[in-house]
Amino acid sequence: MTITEIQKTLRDAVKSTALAEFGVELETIVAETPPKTELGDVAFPVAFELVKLIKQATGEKKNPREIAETVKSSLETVEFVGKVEVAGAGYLNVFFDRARFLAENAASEPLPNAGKDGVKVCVEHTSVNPNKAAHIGHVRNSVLGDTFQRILKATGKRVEVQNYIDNTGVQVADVVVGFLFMQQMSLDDIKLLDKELIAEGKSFDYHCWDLYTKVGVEYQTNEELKEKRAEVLHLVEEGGNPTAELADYVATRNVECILDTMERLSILYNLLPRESEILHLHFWNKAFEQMKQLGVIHYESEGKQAGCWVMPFEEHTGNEDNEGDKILVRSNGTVTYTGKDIAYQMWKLGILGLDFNYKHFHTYKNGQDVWITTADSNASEHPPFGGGETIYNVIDSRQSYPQDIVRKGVAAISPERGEKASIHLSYEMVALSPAAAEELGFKLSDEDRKRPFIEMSGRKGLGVKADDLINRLEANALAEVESRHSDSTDEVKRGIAHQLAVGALRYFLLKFTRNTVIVFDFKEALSFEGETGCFCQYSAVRANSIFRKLAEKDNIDACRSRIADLGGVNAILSAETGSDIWSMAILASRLEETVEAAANTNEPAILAKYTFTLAKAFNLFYHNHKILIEADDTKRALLIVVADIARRALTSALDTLGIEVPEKM
RNA sequence: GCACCCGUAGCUCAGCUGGAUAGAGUAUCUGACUUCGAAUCAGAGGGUCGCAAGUUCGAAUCUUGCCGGGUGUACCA
Repeated sequence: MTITEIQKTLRDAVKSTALAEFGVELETIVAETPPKTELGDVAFPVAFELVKLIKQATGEKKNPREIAETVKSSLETVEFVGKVEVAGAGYLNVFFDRARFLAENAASEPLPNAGKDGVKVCVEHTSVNPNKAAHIGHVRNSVLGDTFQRILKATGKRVEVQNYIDNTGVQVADVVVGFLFMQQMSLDDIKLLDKELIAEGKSFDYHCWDLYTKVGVEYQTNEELKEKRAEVLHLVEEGGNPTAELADYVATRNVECILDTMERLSILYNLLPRESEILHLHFWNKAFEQMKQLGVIHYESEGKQAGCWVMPFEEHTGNEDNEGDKILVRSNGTVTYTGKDIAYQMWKLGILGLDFNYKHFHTYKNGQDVWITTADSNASEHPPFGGGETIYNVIDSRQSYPQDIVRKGVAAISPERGEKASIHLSYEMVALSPAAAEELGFKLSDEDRKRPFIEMSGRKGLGVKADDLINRLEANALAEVESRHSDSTDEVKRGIAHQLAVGALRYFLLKFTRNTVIVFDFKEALSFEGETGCFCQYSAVRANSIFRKLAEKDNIDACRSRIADLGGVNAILSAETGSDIWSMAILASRLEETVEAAANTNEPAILAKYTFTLAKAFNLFYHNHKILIEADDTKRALLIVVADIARRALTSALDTLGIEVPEKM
């Protein structure tokens, strides 16, 4: 029995006792982890709740300690329970039969549901406009999304990861305007430039980053150029013309660059759905028909929104300038972004009644394939895409309003699936401290300097580019590795430095909860000490090094059978240092419930914090117990088994965060 | 105006559906490498949980009001 199973049994026992003894029906039973192991392994503050309910039902005011005593006896008979104590004002503290629990769980998988072929869900993340390089804000999105899909897989879900490509939007059009009208380049010129950049070791997305900024500056004074933008956008949306072909090349090259950046961080995708196909395969028309038939939207014949198709949005009241209702089709007949997004969301849910065509886009180093949508109907064999039970959209919180409309829109079309099928996994932005912005060479006004943070802006070219930061992290890590393992080959050292850089960056972005604005600080982001990914990796590396040095007689199977001596193990656990051995084991056994909690609350930070706590606990355990030289055979076996439980939990936890454990560091 | 988010140690942040003495990291100071790896560990100081009411056995957590900061509220995406 795992902890989760024991807890469930205990909850059931509490519930039935409450009903049998006091005639009270408890809806939810709070089980908590006591602050110290001396106070037990699971605690139920249920007696206070019962006092209240009994008073409501009978008017009789009972003593909480008395009630706790009654419930206590029913919990003592549950399997794996050693003893139950009533503490404080009426807490029920349950102590496991610790030796038996360890013997039973010595070889248990930390994440027993991982890899199961459960229900299918979709996670959309990254979705960077393909007109420039990704910056640290985009990376927060990608790391959150990628970690969350790993968490879902760890709970047994089947997950499809999508990265939406807005290849026909204004941002791509802006860069195309730059190439065509500022740099006077044809598609062939751009292809040539691309080759030159590669030869110089520069990347296309960096070139576009700078060009996009220049276009933005030029727009401020050059009205003529601004007019070109609408022209280009129209051609790009329409397709089948030289401008669209050029835009497609630019967008695709940026997608390739961004995918390379993300692969450096162990972030992979299954599918790249593109806006161009949503347009050309007429997804909107299909969604539009359904929405009209169901009366979800209506045509506005008068007022400010005359000539538009709108969706009512009651929660939003509007203001003097705008109506509360959301326009989906403009008076000129074109569809807004939100309209297209509703059609896309319907496809994700499998309720649109249309599908994309697909072609193979790229095979990753690990052999995984990523597909891209196409309008070309000469479809090849492809895996099924879309049709998830739950759809998670990782999008920053500034887009909460349009996401609300999408969720309510699809729920109105499909009430049986409802709003709960669409989850906006929102998160706050990554901003720059005024100091960090100036460090990047941006001139700030006095007013800006007083602000708590400066928002990054792709348009202004203000941001920390992802590849730059990864490069700096790798260089710093390499210097550290050099100083410790100068005898290793360059390839090995670079490999370790890479793993450490990924660990540092991913952990840095995950330790904040989603609704905390990250004010980017170079010193903190580049740190390898304290609460960092590197700290967790180091702990796992040390654990592994113990197992490399195990004597043959102490192999893990031998140790596991040796701790079947429950009396001997109980004696050790009851001795002075016994409770921290147990603390280590019980903490490491809580990975599964932590992953469940992270999945249920859509909050990867819970797992990040747990991983750090686990690593810290292992460092302490490592420091306090000399495992290999312990003289007592049973105690040595116990220490080895507990260290093994801890290192496997730590490795699984890190893996779920997308962080690898190096061989050495 | 309206909606949402934030305010907890000098700084950066955790604190789960209300529960035991409010915790980490960092910075500062002090100790620990002849040891299974010191990218580590131990100890010290540091708190009117923005303010004020309310709900109750119990509030950092829930409710209301206020103060301060942020983000939305497009026929942009």
